[in-house]
Amino acid sequence: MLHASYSTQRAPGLAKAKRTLKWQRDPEGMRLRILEAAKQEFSAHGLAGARVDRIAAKAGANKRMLYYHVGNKDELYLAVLEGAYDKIRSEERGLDLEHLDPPEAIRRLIEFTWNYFLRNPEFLSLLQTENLARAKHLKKSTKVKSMHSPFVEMIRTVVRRGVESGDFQVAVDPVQLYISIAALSFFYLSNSATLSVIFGRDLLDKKAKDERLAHMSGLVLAALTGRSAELLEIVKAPKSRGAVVQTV
Amino acid sequence: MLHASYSTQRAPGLAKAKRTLKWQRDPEGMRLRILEAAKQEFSAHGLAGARVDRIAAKAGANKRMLYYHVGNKDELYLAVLEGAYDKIRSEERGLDLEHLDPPEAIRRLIEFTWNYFLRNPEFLSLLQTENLARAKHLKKSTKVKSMHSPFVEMIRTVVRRGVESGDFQVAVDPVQLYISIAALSFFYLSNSATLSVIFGRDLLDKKAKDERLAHMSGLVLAALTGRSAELLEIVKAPKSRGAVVQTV
DNA sequence: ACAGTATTTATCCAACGGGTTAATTTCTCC
DNA sequence: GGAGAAATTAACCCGTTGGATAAATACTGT
Repeated sequence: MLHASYSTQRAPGLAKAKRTLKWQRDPEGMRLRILEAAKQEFSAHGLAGARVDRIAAKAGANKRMLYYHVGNKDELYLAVLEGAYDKIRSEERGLDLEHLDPPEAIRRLIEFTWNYFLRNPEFLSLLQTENLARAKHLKKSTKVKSMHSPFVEMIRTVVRRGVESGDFQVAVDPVQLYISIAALSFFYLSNSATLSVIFGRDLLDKKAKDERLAHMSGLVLAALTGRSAELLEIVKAPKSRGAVVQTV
Repeated sequence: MLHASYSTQRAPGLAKAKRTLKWQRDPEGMRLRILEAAKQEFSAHGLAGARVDRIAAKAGANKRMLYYHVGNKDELYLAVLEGAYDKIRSEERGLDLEHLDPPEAIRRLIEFTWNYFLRNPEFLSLLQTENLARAKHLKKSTKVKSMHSPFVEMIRTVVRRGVESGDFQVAVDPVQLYISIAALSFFYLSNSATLSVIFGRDLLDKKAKDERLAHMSGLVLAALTGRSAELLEIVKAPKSRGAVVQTV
């Protein structure tokens, strides 16, 4: 596949059996490189903005290869999307929330979500793109629908345990809770470009990110447990009487 | 501009002065119709997916008109974006949060934000699109940057009053707070298509929307005031001991 | 070693899309 | 009532892009 030609031994023992190959077969590797390149391209430019030729070039391949190994632009896009969901849900399964103290489990879910979004900005872009298309492609996927009920049950169990132990004062709907947790990170990061412009401050520098994580954890845990002061990232207020002030 | 021809009086008193005009002049109206059509098109298809010809058709105009009255595709897009920010910030100024009890002010801001996003789905799409472009266009705008500091100050004042009155237990950063409030509504609505698919339930039916608003208000106000049980939309739990359960 | 198949390259093309040019029509003001 | 400006229409240009076709090259089993 690589355009650079190279030498190889045709068979051991043949003295002058070296040949210059124009390309090498590697269907699996090619497919992976195509999907990776497509992920980059679709997340960077959206569905309509993505260019099939750029994907091919980035994959070190020929445009024809995309159609050969995956399919047309839409099928390629759906494959990328399914892969993205698969990856995050699979990492989430490793969180092991069942064996944590409920408040700790929620905190861990928040931190994981935040860090996952930070580490995988293409995931955010892909979801944005797909939502702009009103999930037209995702609806065709059979795989994706099934991966989410275990995840919801995991959260439901944590909430129930928290209520039973007295840590949580309310038994919120796990879907609402997860949507809220995802929302707090997702919106901040996916909209950081416009937010940084309108509020005139860089929301992605280290300090801002640390503050955001503290704010989100504080908000959710304070709401669940009813202990605002303990949970919000705080600092002694210089002039407000008795209340605490969140950093900046 | 309308393709349908019609009759008109050339001048009063001329008996047979009726003429069939092929089109009528209306520069201001044309500009408005172009911007409205462009808003629809850009929000429905994104920047790259939007079609200049479709915008023209929807505006009852000719493609050439867009360039004549507004500019090229990018300038058209920026004009739409600026108009969108202008509209929401202008409506927010009418909220009059200064004269409300602090918890009531926050609740009102949450409800306004939620309802505004519900009433103006194109606003959400436009922001998503612009963020996918990393705010490339918005950065060129001088108008937009200035409209936001009064808004932040408005929230800052509410928070300060809430802390001083003892209603709020923490003085959160107003920017963080607003981002969180916007996030809870924005993500739910802008991602409702994919979320509905993966969680297998319609997040936009009436019941779901009511529950969402209750959840968001409860979450934020509980965190600020520390009174979870009072503020979350609740229902007596059938089997959990003493705790309250959010509907569904 | 070689026939048959899998994989990759090299071109081609028709449709599309943003933008431009030039001609046409309406309006305004004297 | 007519000249010049403003607004609008109609037709065209040309690079881009997704997709297709055909030929070339590498690998596999026998």
